[in-house]
Order: sequence, then structure tokens, then C-alpha cells
Amino acid sequence: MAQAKTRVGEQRPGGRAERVRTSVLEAASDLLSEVGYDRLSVDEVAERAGVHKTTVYRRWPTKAELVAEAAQVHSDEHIPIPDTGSLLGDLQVLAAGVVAEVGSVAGARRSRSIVAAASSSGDLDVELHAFWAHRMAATAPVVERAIERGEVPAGSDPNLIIEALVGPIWLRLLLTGEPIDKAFAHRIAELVAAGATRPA
Amino acid sequence: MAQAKTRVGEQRPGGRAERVRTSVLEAASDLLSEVGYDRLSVDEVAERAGVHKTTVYRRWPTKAELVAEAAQVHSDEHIPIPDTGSLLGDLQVLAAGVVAEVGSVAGARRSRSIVAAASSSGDLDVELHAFWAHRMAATAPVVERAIERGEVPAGSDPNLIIEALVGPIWLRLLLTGEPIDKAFAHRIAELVAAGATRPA
Amino acid sequence: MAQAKTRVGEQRPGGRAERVRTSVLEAASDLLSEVGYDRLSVDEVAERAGVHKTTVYRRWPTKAELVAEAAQVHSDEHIPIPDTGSLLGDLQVLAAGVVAEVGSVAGARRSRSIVAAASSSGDLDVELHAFWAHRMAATAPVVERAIERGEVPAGSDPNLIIEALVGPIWLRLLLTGEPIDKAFAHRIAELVAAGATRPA
Amino acid sequence: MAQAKTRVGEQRPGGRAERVRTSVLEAASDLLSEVGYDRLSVDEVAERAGVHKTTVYRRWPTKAELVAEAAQVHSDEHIPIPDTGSLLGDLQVLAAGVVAEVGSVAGARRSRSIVAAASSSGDLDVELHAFWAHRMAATAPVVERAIERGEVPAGSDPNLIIEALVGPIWLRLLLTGEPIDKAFAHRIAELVAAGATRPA
DNA sequence: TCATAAACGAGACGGTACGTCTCGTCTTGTG
DNA sequence: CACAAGACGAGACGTACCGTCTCGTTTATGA
Repeated sequence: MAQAKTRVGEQRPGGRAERVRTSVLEAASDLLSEVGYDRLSVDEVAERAGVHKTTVYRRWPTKAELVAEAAQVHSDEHIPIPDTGSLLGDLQVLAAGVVAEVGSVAGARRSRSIVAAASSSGDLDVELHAFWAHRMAATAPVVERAIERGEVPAGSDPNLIIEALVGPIWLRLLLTGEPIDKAFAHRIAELVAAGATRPA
Repeated sequence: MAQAKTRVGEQRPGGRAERVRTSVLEAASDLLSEVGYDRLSVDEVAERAGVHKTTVYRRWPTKAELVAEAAQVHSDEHIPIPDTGSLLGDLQVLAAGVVAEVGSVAGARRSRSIVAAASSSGDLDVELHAFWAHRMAATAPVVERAIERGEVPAGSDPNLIIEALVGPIWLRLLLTGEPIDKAFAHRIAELVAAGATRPA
Repeated sequence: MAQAKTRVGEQRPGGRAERVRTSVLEAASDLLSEVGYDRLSVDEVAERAGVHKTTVYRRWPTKAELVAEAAQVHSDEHIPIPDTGSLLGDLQVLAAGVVAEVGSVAGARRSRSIVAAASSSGDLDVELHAFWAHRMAATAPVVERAIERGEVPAGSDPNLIIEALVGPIWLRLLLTGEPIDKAFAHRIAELVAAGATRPA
Repeated sequence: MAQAKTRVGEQRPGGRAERVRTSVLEAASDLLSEVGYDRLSVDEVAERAGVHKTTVYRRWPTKAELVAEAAQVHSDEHIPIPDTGSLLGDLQVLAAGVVAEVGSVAGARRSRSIVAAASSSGDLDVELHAFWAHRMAATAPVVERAIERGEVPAGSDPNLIIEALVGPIWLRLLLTGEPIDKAFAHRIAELVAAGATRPA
């Protein structure tokens, strides 16, 4: 019955598996944005994806794992590595990128969900850590170029500077609830850039 | 059974209510440290506290609220407001305090649980935000004194500086999983102090 | 909500537990008669009983156990121990009783279900065996009295005679599908009575 | 994989269909003896037979039908029609045959499975009844010869006598759980023979 | 001191969601 | 074209935990 549908819409049933994967992740991601981790149910994800619950469980043994993958779909590619010519400029672009990611209501809910999912499963925070290690490594060049330009003293830790930039944004998201906007991104980038270029 | 115990140990049952409150919060706090928010069940809290489940629900309508109170008990008092005479010194003490709070395995689990609990309940993140607003306000004087001393330019935002200090620590706790130790506290304090005292 | 209902209809919630037990067993028994063991679902039993699924599972850990108890409710009381004065008469009454129990469409379905359930679960056939041991013991006096009257030689095994009487009826029910009626009861009783009273 | 095996062992792929049929039925029969109807899964039967699940479903639309056929494989031919010269002797041989069939652990499990399977499917108990009708007809001559010999009064119903002989054995198997052994076969044959030869 | 309100113990229940199992169908590719 | 391989739909199973409700008992306090 439900399978008949696929016959209608898709001439190329060759990729059923992939189609299922995609539609499930999309449904999960949407629900995540709408209701957050806690009130997301696997059953509803399945229904939205036009797929049966068991099919979801076949691929993602756990709600947490499903959410983990769904949540990363969005943030996976969008790490822009700016090269404006100055550390301040680069940091501002980076900060603006993070703000764009987590600043919206939906983005915030989705981002919070990753943390909740990781809290639920020991395996997941390993994955989360790996994801962030990758992310940090990908953005480190911004600082390394600043070192090459002489803006930042040699021996400075790129990671530390990126953490100082990103940390406060997530602090607002997860703990203080203060507004996350471009102005904030701007100011935190200024503070960090100043600290990095003019150390004690 | 549980009632028999109280009879044995305490001749002056005048404070039963308070005793119950305390033992439940303690049990909750312990469990939080041991297994985290997700795998903490109200039933087990009750059992550990030597109290019946219904009694717990009578006071804390929700698991999230119970956890919220239990988790805050620990961090409530320990906000040391240092006054070492220099911004760097003060920030280092502050950072060290946060590290001490969330750096241990138990403390990390407990801290993560607050976030998870807040994610589960709209009411709770309001409380969490209020708690953090209070905390920020309490630590702001550190920056204000630095401004008075002329270390930091007038017009600087105390909150921003505190956020820059604390954010990276929580980033490590919740997202990157990098080690949280005194050295890290030291270095992040240096970076932020430099940025605050020598702005662009 | 559903619990408010109890307030309306029943002043004495004290007997709730028993009421639940009864209504669930009744619902299960009905469904057993209607659709048989295989197509009986715990969920539907619960719904019919006006009770939630989890409540059913609280008392009967397994569908098989639920069915076992439900099925036995019916046959529990209906073991008439006749005393007509002759073995033949007694056996005819006994056989007629069994026929009445399993001869109807509903009774047949219910009875078959017991066997199916027992075949599915090691625990259950223990229970089933115990039930039958009790039943055999309860009907043995019929033969013992015949021995006392001198109708049946001393040393005859009461169980064997009862088994010879009852076995063929269940054979028809479970295997051959031949009609189970009073005439059959009559004839099998005659055969067994003859064999018991005039051994080789 | 499975195909490779067959290719190796058998030069004559013409009989593949038959080979598949046989190995599936054998696997099913084995599993039946080992775990019984309920815990037998089509998937496992297929795996044991070195065949894919779909192949099984192609031939046996239903688990019940597969089991029905598999179970009968064993009892299909082995109905020995004795002719010892006396009713008692013949009945004892017959009873011993049944005991041999269902008395072992594996045989019991297999036999019980037939009943369970028949309960699951309306079509199956029709087949089961037919099988038993055939079986009864095949064994009726034992009684008919006794009538010709004058051992048993003319007009006696052969079926009834066979049922009286076989029923108690299945009663023990399916309901009471009492031991099924040669001694029991002997005694039940005696009782029935007596009843048949010396009616009231 | 004793009555009475408040809090508690005990335990069943409704409800939601989880994750599992197995049956039987359907798709896709391969010999 | 039949089959291997395996994903899928369907639906039930049994579990865990949440939060609610009732009833009977203990504890604290005020008349």
C-alpha cells in the first residue's frame, strides 16, 4: 500500500534504501527543530517519513543515534573557513556563522538536542567529541594564518582562541539564555581578537 | 520499614518534613552524579531516600524540577568572588572555581544533567536562566573593579568578559570533551584578561 | 480522566483490584472463544476490559499466562462429581460434562487455545498438568466407589479409566474433528464402563 | 553460498527443486523437534536448509502450512496395521506404535506442534482432520477382523474403539503430561479390548 | 492529653514511548 | 526466469518510567 506510493512518485526505485535514509533523517531533523529531543518520538519520525517504525530501528538502533545523525546533517558542511586577511575579520565571520546556526528558534532547538542526545548515550558523546575535534581542526587555519601574518604571537594555541570565540555563544544557548545575535558575535570576536593579538 | 528507622534514630521527629526534603535531594544529587539525568528515575531516588515515590511527587511535581533543585544545591553557595587586585588574578580564580565545579567526573555528570533537565522542561530553563543571570551579576564586580582600577576601559561590558571566561569551559564540558583542568583555566583567563585590558 | 469514572460509578474503590482482575479475565476468555489464542492480542483484551495494557502486564507477565488463567476460570468450577449408583451412570454424566464444556463452538475454541498456549510456554504446561492432576484426582472417587460396590475389580487404576473416558473426547476436539455430542459421550462411557467392569 | 554447495555436491541440477523441498522440510522437522512450533521461525528454517527465506515462502505460503507438511513427513507412512490374531494383541501393537511416535521428547514436541499449527490456521485443521480420517480408516480393519472372528459383537463401531485406544495417549501428551510408555500402552489396550469384547 | 489536619507508605493504575520480534511482501540484482 | 539477498510493512510483544489516584497509617500540633 505504502509501497505502491513509491511506484507512483519515483521512476528509479533503485535507490530505495537511500531514499528511506534521507526522508527519515529529514523528518527527524524537522521534528527536532519543532519540538526538541525529548518530545521527539521515533514513531512520529517514521510516520512523517512515510516509513514504518521498524524500518527506522533497523538502521538506527536508538533514538539517540538517530537524532545524532539527523542533527549533524545540517551542520555538517556549513563550516565556512573565512580568509578576510585579518584575524578580527575572520573571527567575526566565524562567530557570525555559529550565530546563524544556533541563533534561530529552530536552530537552537536542534542544537540543544544534540547535547541532550549525547547525554543519553555514552557512545554518542564520543561521536560528538569527534565531530567537534574535526570542527576545531577545520577552523584552526584561521589562527595559523594570523600567526604567519605576525598578528598573533608564534606559539599561541589556535584551539584556545577558537574555543574562546565559540564557547560564549553556546553558553548563551545552553545556560544563560541571553540573546544570540550578530551584535554579540561581533563583540565576542573583538574581545578574543584583542586578547589573541595583544597578549599580556 | 522506612518509618521504623526514623523512630529508631530520631527521638524528636519535629523536623520530619525537612528531613525528607534533605534526604531526597541528597539521593537525587548522588544519583545525578552516578548516572546522569536520563537514567535517573524518581523511583530509585525515592528508594534511596528511604521514602515513597508519592512523597517525592508531592513536593516536586516533575522529575525535571526535582533534578533542578538537587543539582543547584551544590553550586548554590560556592561562587567565590575573588579580589586579588588584578583582573588576571581574579579571572584565574574564577575560572579555577568553575573548573573545580565541573572538572570532576561526578561534577561533570551533574552539570550536564542540569542542561538536560532544562532542555526537557520549558519552566526549567527559565529557572536556569535566572540562576545564571544571578551568577553573572554576582561576578560582574570583578570586572567593575578592574574598570575602576583603570585596567579595563570604561564602557566595557562586564558580562561579555565573564562569558568569554566561562563559555569555553562549558564548551569543553558539553561539546568537545577536551580535558578541563587548571592549566586550561589559567590559559583562558590569560587570553580573556589580555583582550579585556588591551582592546583594539 | 478515566479514573474519574470510577468515582462516579463506584463508591468503594477498595475492590478495584479484584474488579480489574475479573474484567480482564472475562475479556480474555471472551476473545479466546471468539478468535482463539493466536489472534488474541493483549491490547485488545485490555481495551475490552476497560483497562490499560500495562495493567494487564502488571499481573500477567505474558500473554500465555493470561490466557491460561482466563481459560481455567471457565472449567474450574464445572467439574461435577456424579454419584448415580452405577459406574456406567457416573461415567455418562462425566462424559456429558466434558462434552458440554468443549462441544460448543466457543468452548472448543477456548479449549484448543489452552493447549496451544501450553505448547508455547514451558511454564504453562506445568500449570496445565497441575490443573489436570487436580481434575483427575477429583474424579477418581467415581471409580473408587465402583470398586467398593464390587462393580470394578479391586486394584484397578481409577486414573486409567478416567483417561479412557476423557481422552477420546479431546482426541476428537484436537485432532480428528469428529462431532462431539451426547451420543458420543454415551457410547464412549458404555465402552469404558464395560472394559472396567468386565476385564479380561 | 547455498548455491555453491549444491553445485559442488550434485551434478544434476534438474532435481534442484526437489532438493530444496526436501532440505527445507527436513530443517523444519528438525527445528520442530528441537524447539516446538512457537519458537520455530521461518528464517531459521531457511538458514538451516541453506536456502533463502523467500524461497520457503514461495512454496509454503505460511509458517503453519510449512510446519504441517514437515510434521507429517515423519508420521506419514508409519501406520503399521497389525494382524496378531487377537484384538488385544492388535490393539497393543497399535498403542505401542502411537507411543513410539509421541513418547520421545522430540516426537512429543513435533506432535504438539501439529496441534498448535492447526490452531493457527483454519485451513490446517481441515488437513489435520483429513489426515486423521485416513488414519482411522486405515486402522479400522483391526476391529473389523475381530468382528469377523466373533471376538467383538457385530454392529460395534470400529472408530469408537480406535478412538478409545488412541485418545488417552494423546490426552497424556497434550493435557495431563503423565508419562507415555509401553506399560501405559499395554494397559489401555487391555481396558479397551475388554470393553469391546464384553459389552454390557 | 487528645483530637485532628497534614504528611507519609503502599501500591495499583493510566498513559506514552521505547526497542524487539517475527511474519509475510516487495525490490533489486545475478546466474 | 527462478533465486539470493535483504529491506520493508505490519502489528504485536513486553518493558520502563512518568505522574496520578485511593486508602490506610503515622506524625505533629493546638485546643
